[in-house]
Amino acid sequence: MDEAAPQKGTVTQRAIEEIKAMIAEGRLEPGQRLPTERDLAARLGISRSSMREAIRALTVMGVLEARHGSGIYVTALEAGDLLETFGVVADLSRGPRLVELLEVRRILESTATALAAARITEDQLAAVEKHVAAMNATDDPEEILAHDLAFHREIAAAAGNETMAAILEGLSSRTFRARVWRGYQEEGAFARTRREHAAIHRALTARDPEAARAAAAAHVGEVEEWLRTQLGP
Amino acid sequence: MDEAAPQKGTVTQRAIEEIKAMIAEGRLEPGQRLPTERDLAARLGISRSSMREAIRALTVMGVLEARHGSGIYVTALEAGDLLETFGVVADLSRGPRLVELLEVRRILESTATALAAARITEDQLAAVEKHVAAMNATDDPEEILAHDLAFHREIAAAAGNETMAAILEGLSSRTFRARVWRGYQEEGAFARTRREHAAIHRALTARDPEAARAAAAAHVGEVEEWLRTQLGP
DNA sequence: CTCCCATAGTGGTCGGACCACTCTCGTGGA
DNA sequence: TCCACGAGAGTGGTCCGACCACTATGGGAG
Repeated sequence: MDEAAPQKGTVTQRAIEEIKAMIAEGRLEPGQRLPTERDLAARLGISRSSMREAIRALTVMGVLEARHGSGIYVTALEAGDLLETFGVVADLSRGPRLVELLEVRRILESTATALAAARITEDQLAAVEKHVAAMNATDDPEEILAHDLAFHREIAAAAGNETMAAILEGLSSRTFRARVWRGYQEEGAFARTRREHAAIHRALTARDPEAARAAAAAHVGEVEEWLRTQLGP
Repeated sequence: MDEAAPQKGTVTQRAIEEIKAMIAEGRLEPGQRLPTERDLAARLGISRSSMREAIRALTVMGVLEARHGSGIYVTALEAGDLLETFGVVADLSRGPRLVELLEVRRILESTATALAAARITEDQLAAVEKHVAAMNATDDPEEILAHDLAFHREIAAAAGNETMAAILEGLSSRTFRARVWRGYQEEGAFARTRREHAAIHRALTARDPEAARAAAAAHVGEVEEWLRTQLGP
C-alpha cells in the first residue's frame, strides 16, 4: 500500500500536481527551500529525471526557482513571477490574435490609466514626465521604444494593482511591440505617439480619470485600428 | 566551429529559446510535427535529458504537445492553448492578490458582457438562458457552480474575443472559484447570484451593452467587495 | 479486398555517473 | 581573540544508456 493514487497521467504530471498542491495547501511557504531533487524523487517514488522535468515545469510557470549549487525555492508567488510566461503569448501570436491581444490591452490599459489618474503620487508623476521628455528629446527608435515601455509601466504601477501591471507588462513585451512598430512607425507614428503621450500625461496631472481613460484608450486603439487594416483585404 | 553561441545560461534554456525562435520565425507551423527528441538533442548538441526538459517547459507553456508513441507537435497556438497556465495564478494567489485578480476580472468581464450584448446570437442567447434556468432549478452547490461557470463562459465566447475569453477562463478556474465560494455562500449568495445572473441575462436579451456592463461589473464587484472585507481588520 | 497483428519507431521512465557551483566550517595566520 | 581562506560536502546541471509503453504502419492471412 504505497499510495492511494496508483496512476493517472504521466508520473511527471503527478509530481507537478503534488508540488502545486503542497504550495496551495500552505505546506510550502513563499521563499521556502524545498527538499533536494533526489529527496523529492525518492519521496514520490519516481526517478530524478522525471522529478527534474516536474521542477522545470514549475520553474517556467514562475512557481519555483532553482539556484545552482544551493537548492530549489518557492518564489515570492507575486504577480510578476507567475505572469512572466504571459509574454510568450504575445510573442507567438499572429494575425487576428494580435488584434485581440491589443483589444485586451486597450481595455486594461485605459482602466489602469484612469486609476492612475486618481492615485498617482508626485514622485510617480515626475517619473512619467521624465519619460515623456526623454522620448521627445531623441529620434533613436530603440530609445523611443524603451521610454515608451517605461512610460506605460510607470502608469501601470501607479494604478496600484500589481496583477494588472504584470499582465500589461506581458502584453507589451519588447519583441511584441518591436514587431508591431516595425511597419507602424513609417506613418509619422513617432509624432503621433508623442502627442498621445502628452495627452495622457496632461490627464494624469489634472487628476482626471475620465480624460485619462479616453486618452489611453485612444492611444492603444490607434495601433489596434492600424493593425486591423493591415490584416484586411 | 559548431555554433556561434557558445554558452549563455543553461543548455536547456538555450534549447527552449531555440525552439521558440523556430516557431516565431515561422520555421515551425502550428500543428506541425517536430523531429524526434533524439534528433533534436543531437541537432543542438545536447543530451536527450536536457532536451526533454526543454520540451516539457514548452509543453506547459502550451506551445508544444507531446503524444506518446507518435511524436511532438506544435499546438494550434490559439489563445486557449497558450493561456492554460494562467489558471495556476488564480489557484496559488492569496490575500490581497485575490482581490487584484477579481478586479482584473471585473474589468474584463464587464467589457466582455457589454460586447456580448451587442453581438450575441440567438443560439448563444438560448444557451445562456439554459444555464440560468438550470441554476435556478437546483440547490446542489456543485451543480450551481458548474452552471455559474458555464454561464460566464458562454457570454465570454459571445463577446467574440477568444483571447479575452481564455483569460477570463483562467481567472475563473474551478478551484479558484470554489475557494472563494466556500465562505461566501453562507450569506444568501445563491439567491443573490441568481438575481444578478437574471439581470445580466435581461440586458443581453435587450441587446443593451451599457446595462450589461453595469450588471456584470456589479456581479463581480459584489464578490470582490465581500472578499475585501474578509481581509480587513 | 479487408482485416488484423507483428513490428519498427516514438515518447516516457529509470538509474547511475560525473560536472559546476554554493555554502559552510574548521584551520591557520594575524 | 578574531578574521581570512581554503577544502570539503552538498546541491542543481548535464550526460549516457537502457528499457518500458504506446502508436502507427504495412504486409500477410483470411
